Amino acid sequence: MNSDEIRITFPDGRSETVSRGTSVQDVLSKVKPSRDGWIAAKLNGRMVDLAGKIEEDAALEGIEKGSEEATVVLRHSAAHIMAQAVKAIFPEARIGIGPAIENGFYYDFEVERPFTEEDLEKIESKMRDIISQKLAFKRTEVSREEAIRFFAQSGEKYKVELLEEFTDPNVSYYQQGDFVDLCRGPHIPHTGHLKAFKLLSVAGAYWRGDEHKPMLQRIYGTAFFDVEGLKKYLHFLAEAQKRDHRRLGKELDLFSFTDEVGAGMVIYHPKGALVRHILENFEKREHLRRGYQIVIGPTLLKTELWKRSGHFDNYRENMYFTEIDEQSYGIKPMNCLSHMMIFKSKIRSYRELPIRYFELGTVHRHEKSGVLHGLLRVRQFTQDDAHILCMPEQLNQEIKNIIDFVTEVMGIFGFEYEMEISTRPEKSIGADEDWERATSALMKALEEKGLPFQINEGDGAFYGPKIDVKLKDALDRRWQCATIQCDFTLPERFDLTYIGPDGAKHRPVMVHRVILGAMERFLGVLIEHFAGAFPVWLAPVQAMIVTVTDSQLDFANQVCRELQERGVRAEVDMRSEKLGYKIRDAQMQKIPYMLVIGDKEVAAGAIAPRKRDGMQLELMQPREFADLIEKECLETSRGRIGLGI
RNA sequence: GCUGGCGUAGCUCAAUGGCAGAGCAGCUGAUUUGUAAUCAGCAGGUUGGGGGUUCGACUCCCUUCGCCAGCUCCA
Repeated sequence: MNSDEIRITFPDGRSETVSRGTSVQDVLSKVKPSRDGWIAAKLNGRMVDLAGKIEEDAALEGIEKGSEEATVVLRHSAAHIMAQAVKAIFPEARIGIGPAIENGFYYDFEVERPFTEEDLEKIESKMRDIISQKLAFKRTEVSREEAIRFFAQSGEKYKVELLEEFTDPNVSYYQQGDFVDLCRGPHIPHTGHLKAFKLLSVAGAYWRGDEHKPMLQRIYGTAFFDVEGLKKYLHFLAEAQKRDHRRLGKELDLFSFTDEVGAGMVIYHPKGALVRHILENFEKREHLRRGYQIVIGPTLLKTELWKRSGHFDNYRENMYFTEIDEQSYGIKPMNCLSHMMIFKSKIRSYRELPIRYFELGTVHRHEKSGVLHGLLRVRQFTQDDAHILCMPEQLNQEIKNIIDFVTEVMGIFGFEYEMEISTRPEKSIGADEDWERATSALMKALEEKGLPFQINEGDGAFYGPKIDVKLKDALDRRWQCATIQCDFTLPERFDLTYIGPDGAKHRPVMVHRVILGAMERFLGVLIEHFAGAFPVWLAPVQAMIVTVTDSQLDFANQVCRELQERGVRAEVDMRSEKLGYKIRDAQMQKIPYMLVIGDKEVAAGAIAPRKRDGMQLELMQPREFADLIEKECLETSRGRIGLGI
């Protein structure tokens, strides 16, 4: 091998010798033909353009059109193309940043007036124009100083600000047509690769996510290599809209909000309240089975106490305060204080530990008005909250127990989930070594359970680090529900102690944790997950009795009473409508079973069940139907709940 | 909280400065019907609240409450 040759190694272990300075494109197309075509590549693990030259021995992996990584590259390029279009139409616009994100891309601009729907159409059409020109993305490396000069000269102050914080002496920029953007790359070879895209929305976004910095206008869009992919994604969005719990909550008459009551305050209608009761009863049983003790604390606690806990200093802006007999009280945003008071109410022995207090605790938090969102973000909500007080050496086992608890419960509802560990935030209390101890306790528990997790730096609670569990719903969106938080601080502040085997006082460790999180949020996620079609054990109405004519109503009522007696949640549709009409109605209410009664059924003293998926069951006695429902409830709730709530 | 958009009958939506409307739901009557919508009639409104401009405001302006998208923040 002479000095002008270099060796390229491929992921399958093969290798090739090529001359120094050969482009990525040439190497790839020569030795590894791709079915769909190459978009970019990874050179020694680093993403590069196809046009890049290879100067030394390297490992090379092609990124093929259609792969996830190629789509990220495409979307990033789409953001550049959009920015080019915006600059062409609004030359005075200043560009911020424009990355690819999950499902699409965005780009931020500083403009005189916000973009309108019509602007988006104009921008889209300009983008199509740019795409048809098949402009190459050209990469240029320059010194940082030169880049600063260049962007300062073209008035791109946001790019200059970014550059000034860079530490690398060299940076790269990309140019397609007359548009130049500071960018690491890589990009698609030319604009013609963008076959399918759509601009979706405009919204304000703070520069660099900082609410003290100016607000730019952000345009969101999505992009695909083919029209099929775009269509599928738009269909997915439409599907998500149909499952929106706010829409279903109204349609299924589960809950409502009204400005007369106030923002972020849920009003549960009978059916929604029933579902919540089922969930809560389920939870009480699950907690008792696992050695938790159910407790109830007050809603108002003296402000003095919130000062001692640190909530007043660290959480005040989220709390509501009131005054009683010239005494200041805070409405609880968390349940931990009264749980600690219960612990403190007498001398505790190490033999009692771990103590696990569970409360379906209703809390109030003053969330900023702009963040409220249906059931998923409210100002009054009920947590399935527990505080575990244990000896330090019991901590690991307790955390593992909670992880098992979460795993089991999520399995029952059919959720998949991801775990994250959040570390110490800026605004927090406690000693560094305690934070470290708690954080490693959480990590160790997850590792021992063999569960993968991500680290979320600086995202912990003010009193301790936490494990967050993000649920994935049927549409693959993430929702934070369960959380497990370690706390060495509050036991200290409240001087919680137990008497150890040595007869001396010791400090317990506290774990704050929720399983479903907030009943409100969990219900919202459940509604979207099941698209409103709850499994039988959770359905507020399990069976709607529908008669062919009014003459079977007496028998229908008799059947209904018999089923209710057994604990089946049954109702009779008394309206003198045609059978098809009543079936349709029950169907749209997503009621699991419709029990049809005509003359035939009356004669046989039976009912003809129809499932909501349209499946017709054999004629059966009401008693047999109750058995069937009971069996189905037990099966779908993994033996937890049969008939009744 | 911030930026932008929005608020009309129970629900979904019309009416761009000149008589507030439709479909569905509701009620009444007729129909008595076999697995996703029977027909007819009736009723339904301080156009989110308050203030202003105007001969005249659902429509324009101010203010307030609420909703939506996103940002920031979070169970």
